Parts: sequence; C-alpha cells; structure tokens
Amino acid sequence: MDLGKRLRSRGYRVTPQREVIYRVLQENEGKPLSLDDIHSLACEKRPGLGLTTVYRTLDLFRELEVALPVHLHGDSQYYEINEGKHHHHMVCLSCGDVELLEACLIEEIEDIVRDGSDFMITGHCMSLFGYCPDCLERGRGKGSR
Amino acid sequence: MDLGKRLRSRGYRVTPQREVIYRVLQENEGKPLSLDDIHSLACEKRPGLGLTTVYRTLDLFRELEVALPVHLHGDSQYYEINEGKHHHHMVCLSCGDVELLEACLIEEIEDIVRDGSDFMITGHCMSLFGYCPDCLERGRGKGSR
DNA sequence: CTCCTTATTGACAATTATTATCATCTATTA
DNA sequence: TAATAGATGATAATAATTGTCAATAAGGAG
Repeated sequence: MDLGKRLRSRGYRVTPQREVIYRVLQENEGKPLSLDDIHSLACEKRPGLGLTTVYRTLDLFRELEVALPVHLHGDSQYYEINEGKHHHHMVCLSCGDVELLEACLIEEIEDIVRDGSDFMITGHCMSLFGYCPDCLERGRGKGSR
Repeated sequence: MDLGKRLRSRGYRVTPQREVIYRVLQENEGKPLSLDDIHSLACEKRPGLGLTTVYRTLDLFRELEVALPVHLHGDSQYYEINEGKHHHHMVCLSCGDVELLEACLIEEIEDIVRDGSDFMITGHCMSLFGYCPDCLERGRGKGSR
C-alpha cells in the first residue's frame, strides 16, 4: 500500500515533506538511518525541511508502522522503512558496517514463549554484533571495539 | 569473578562509587535500569554520587562487559548486569513491563550466518514486543501503544 | 603505616539532542 | 474557490550527554 493511502486512511495529510522523507527511507532500504542522516538526505531533495519535521514525521511513521526503529550499538536511534523482506542486522564492532540477515527464527521463539508464558508477541528486534569479513582480514577482529 | 579483580586486572581502581553502582545492578538483575534509575538507586546508598560518575562508570562497565546495554522500545539506554543466565526481554507495549526470556536460539542463528557469510558473531541482543498477560486481561491488548 | 603518584570524582560549563510553542502555510473537503 | 483544521518551520525551552578542572583518594613504594 502506498504512503498516501496509509496516511489518509488514518486521517493524516499527505505533504511533500512526508513524501520526501518516505522516499529517503525507501531509497535506503536495508541501511538504518539516524535522524540526522534522514534530515540531510531529505534536505537534498527539499532544502529547508526542518529537523523538527523529521522528528515528528518519524514518530508518525513509527506509529503507522511505515518505519521501524532499529537498535544498533550506540545511543542514537536509527530508522528503516518497513517494507520488503523482514530482516535483522549484523553490526561490525570495528567499522560500524551493517549487513542484513534475512534469516529469522521468530516462529520458533514464539513457540517457546507460548509454552512458558501468556505473553502475546506482536513484534521483535534482533541485532548481531561481531566483525565483518573486511575487518577480520585486516586483523581488526578482536579488541578495538 | 568479583568486581575488584575485574577492575584491577585492567588497571582500573576500585572505588566506592563503582562498587555502589555495581551493587545496584546486581540487586536489580533482570530489570533493565536507565541511567537515571541507576543514579537514584546509587544515591540512596551513597548520597551525592554524581550523575557524571554514573555515565562514566557505565561506559567503563560496558567496556569491561560488567554491564550490558539493553535495547527496549523508546529512546533511552538501559543497562543490566552481565551475570547469571544469558537472557532476552519481552516488553509490554501497554504497561512497559519487562519479562525475562531465558530461551535463546543464538546457536541456530550462528549456524545460519556461518552458511551465508564470513561475518564473525561475538554477541547479540533480542527483544520481543507485545502485551503482557495482565494487560491482555484488562483488554489493553491492541491499539494503545 | 605514610607518602607519592595519578586515576577518579563531583561541580560546573558547554554542547548536543529532543520537545514545546506559535504564527504561518497548505492539504483537504464542501 | 473558500473555509478549516492539520502540518510546517523558526524559535525557545528543556533534557540528555560530554568536557573541564581542582580536589580527592586508591594503590604501590618505601
């Protein structure tokens, strides 16, 4: 479903700012972006777009599940578009590079949860940390961090 | 291994502040604490302990892997002691309650990763989101957020 | 046990991140 | 096309985090 419908069906308006931010997320599928990343990229397409708007729009997108927050090591919040294949991330502790991992064992985990509690699972996130092939080759496998 | 050894073996000093913060983490095993939580609890045991010290100490504990950062929904950083059983978290989207989940399929996931890439996994984190039994009973299962 | 060296602390300032406010603008609907 | 209510951007206000530095105190030497 396209953005316009998703917005209007919940009573929100379609604005150029929202479309630009959406496009930025789309064009970077699989690459988690910080709020500043999103702001910079959006400003390239629409100079003057305010940082406040980026904050507000991502809150909205998160509510509409248009975007998903991504938790990487480090403090800042990253976002990714919620389209295409469900996936997780492998973060290199040395260079910070993020690789995608399409495998997901959530079904198995949900089975386990169901056996042990009455918690109802609706979503999840997982990140793997380690070292990417490049850094391993360059001997930056351990330590650094 | 106790805190003193872990600190001294890396050339760090054992201070009352660090011990207090460590004790706070220990006494709340399984309950992720924000930096403010830690600061408040530590101040009960040692009035005057500075917030700056809490920041610094948790950076240190993270480096020494005495504490682990926990990623929950929302922005702020949470920490937990790195002792006892490895586990994950189930976060209630309605009341914010956090339940522990001792099940972990990291071995299976590592197998999958090994087949598909040369990334070397050294750690991981996973959080499940949903609704706790209490909130489900009270009909706050869906929507709210 | 006491002294010395230097890591650590806490107060404070500086910076950065996030949120609130409000006048203006504009997407939507009639 | 006009009306209206949501959205934006500038700015201010607040909160979170980091840097600075003098004072303190941990750990080792004697």
